[in-house]
Amino acid sequence: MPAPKTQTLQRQEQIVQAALELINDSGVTGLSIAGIAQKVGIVPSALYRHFTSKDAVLDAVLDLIQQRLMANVAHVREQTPVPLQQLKQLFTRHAGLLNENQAIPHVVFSDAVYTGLPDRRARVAQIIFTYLQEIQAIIASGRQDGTIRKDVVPATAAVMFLGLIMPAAVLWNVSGGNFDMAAHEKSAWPAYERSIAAQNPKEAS
Amino acid sequence: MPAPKTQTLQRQEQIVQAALELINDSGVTGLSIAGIAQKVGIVPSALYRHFTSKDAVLDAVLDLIQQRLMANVAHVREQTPVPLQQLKQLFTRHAGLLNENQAIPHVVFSDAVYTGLPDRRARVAQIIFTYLQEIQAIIASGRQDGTIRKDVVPATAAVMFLGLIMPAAVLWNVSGGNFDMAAHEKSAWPAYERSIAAQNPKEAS
DNA sequence: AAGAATTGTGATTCACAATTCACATTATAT
DNA sequence: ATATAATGTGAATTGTGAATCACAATTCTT
Repeated sequence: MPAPKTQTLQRQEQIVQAALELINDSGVTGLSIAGIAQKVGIVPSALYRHFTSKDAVLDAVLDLIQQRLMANVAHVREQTPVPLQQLKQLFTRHAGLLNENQAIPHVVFSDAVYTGLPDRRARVAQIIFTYLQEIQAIIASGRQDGTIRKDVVPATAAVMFLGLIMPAAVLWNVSGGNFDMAAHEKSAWPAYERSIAAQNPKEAS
Repeated sequence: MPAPKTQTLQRQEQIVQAALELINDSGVTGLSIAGIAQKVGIVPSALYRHFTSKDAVLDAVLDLIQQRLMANVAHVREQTPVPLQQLKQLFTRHAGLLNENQAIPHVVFSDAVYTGLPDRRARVAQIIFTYLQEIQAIIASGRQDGTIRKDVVPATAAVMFLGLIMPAAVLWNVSGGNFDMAAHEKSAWPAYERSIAAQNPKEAS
């Protein structure tokens, strides 16, 4: 029996979601038109009614990823005006996001990014750098209000912020979940804070 | 004209080297039997005289990578007995290694790691964790001799050490070399050192 | 130098996945 | 209600890349 007809807009959402899940499970390599179609409940050829190509699907996945990254930044900005607090919350949220969506590291690190259209690499770069700039902005504003040391280089500190999570995510990934992410979070944040905060309230060694 | 006969041992080295270069250029996806064969100067089917499968080639590449990582650790241990110095040198060397061999991040992040034999994931995990343990050991010894703060958790600090370089390497990769790695190195190390060193000789804010 | 082992070659097979297309069915517009 | 657009379907096409095999050329052993 044929799948019920559904508007392209909804189908596109379903397809992107299915693609994301597929990548979560088996990486970009595991992303196939047939796989997506099956998850959505249509036949492979039907997919071409809603996307012109597999590449177009991947691009849409990139859109979704960027959206989620930015949503986290916006969220912590609403939560608190204190830069260090924003960073700490973003740290937790970012770790959670990568944890639930391993597709994100998979896509970012995928060499489909490099092999595919030359634009794609630039696209991924733009996503990361934009995210990085937001972090940088938070750090800069902390420097302004004196809660972050003046000798901290925002660009460097922002990259290090990513470095707080990225290797942990990789370890979690590669070990099949056999890595204590919670412990790392608990212990890494104070260390990072110590390296950028202007002064620790009564906690000299 | 046929390629000159060459002993399997040498051919294996050539093949692994060619595979590494191929991955450097176009990721694990770009790794093909045909591609390797062409680089080596033999015909695709000839490759099967020296490796049983493409997977076997990938495994050999993993061997090579592990070897190079460990060589760096051994090297800095010979250079100086001071843990913080060892870390600093390893930092530079590790960054250089990833820079010259983008194959390393490519392979580690590749979903060929996840898609392939189930062993492979474990294999990669073992490589990274072993490397991590060496770093951890250096940090622990610094804690012993008092040059590194007692409240530093070696495991966490080791992961953060990786985080000093991993995101930078990704940025370098994704931006097509348009990221100032040297500047990052120069600025990131002091920040890291500040977060783990026992005391900075006369440099309070 | 004869025979065995090693290495190289080209043709071929096999599986797999993206894409296209002619046709069927359902929704939408007038 | 009827024409037109939108969506779904199965079959067929195409490309790709790994792996196998029978045979040729070379090297090694004795």
